[in-house]
Amino acid sequence: MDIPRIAFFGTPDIGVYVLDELEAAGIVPTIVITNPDAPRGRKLVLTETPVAAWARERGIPCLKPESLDADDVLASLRKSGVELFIIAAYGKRIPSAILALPRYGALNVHPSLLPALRGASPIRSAILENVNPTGVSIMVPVERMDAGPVVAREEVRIPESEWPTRGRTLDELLARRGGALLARILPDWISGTLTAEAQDESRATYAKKITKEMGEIDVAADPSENLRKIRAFDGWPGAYFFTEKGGRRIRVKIVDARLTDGSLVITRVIPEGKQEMDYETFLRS
RNA sequence: CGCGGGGUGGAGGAGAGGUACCUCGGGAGGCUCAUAACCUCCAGACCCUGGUUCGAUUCCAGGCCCCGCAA
Repeated sequence: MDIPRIAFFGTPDIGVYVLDELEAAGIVPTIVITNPDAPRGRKLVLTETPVAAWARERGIPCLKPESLDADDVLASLRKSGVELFIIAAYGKRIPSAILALPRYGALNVHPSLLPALRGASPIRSAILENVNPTGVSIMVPVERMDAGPVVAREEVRIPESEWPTRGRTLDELLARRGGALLARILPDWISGTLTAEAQDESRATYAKKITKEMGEIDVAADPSENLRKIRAFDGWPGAYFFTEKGGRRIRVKIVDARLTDGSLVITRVIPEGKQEMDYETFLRS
């Protein structure tokens, strides 16, 4: 197969994992489109996205448009002569005027078994809602979010002993599987021997948007559900509770926990203003 | 300069301008049928750079690093 000229749309680490898998298969984008640099961290330092860093390290041109509606984006893409779009966790809707550009169309890597868990956070929602097996889908983006026809699908089953998986672990696993799957089916897509199959609308489910407030948990609530929250909110927004310490109300982030004899055993925490420590140690102090 | 907390043995904490303390962990020995229990002993630490001082880990200034919020 001749590798077509590809524009890759992506933003966070998930995008980087997909890029890594594509690169390992010899598929490297001609141009990368990601979100603009944004202030991050305590000092609010202007920081590039993980995908932008990936592109910079390889000297691949990178666009960081605030909006895809701007004429210059369309012009740049046209000028780059791209023949295929690959989209993985870009974070913005791509206007159909742009999607119509490449001759081989656009393929979106979606880390769920569509039509299950459409929406913005399918991986974390799978953990939260106890959806195992989950999987990855390669689909053609359409106007409606994640409703496009599916080109390829692969189930990913997590062993019972590793479920619920930590969020970032599953992010990487599914993103890599998605990238690898895309790399495998790409030749057939290019040659036109692969057909996209419409999703069964009646079986569609939707991933709830995860908010910061959801991170606060009641440690006395259902242990299994709490464990799923702790694992699902890994990294962001983090599962936490408040407690009284030295006359102050402090926030305690739960880094990890496990289930022993049906009850939740918190193992690692980050108390506000402190470093990560054993929960046991935290209780002693 | 977005707001705030904090850097003391391996972990978590206390402390004082002059011998650095406690809990857990580690090592050795003892008690015990036995032990993660108990007793005895041992090793191991003040983030960096300046300043003040007879003397700074402690006070002051700057820096570096970590953490919660916010984004």
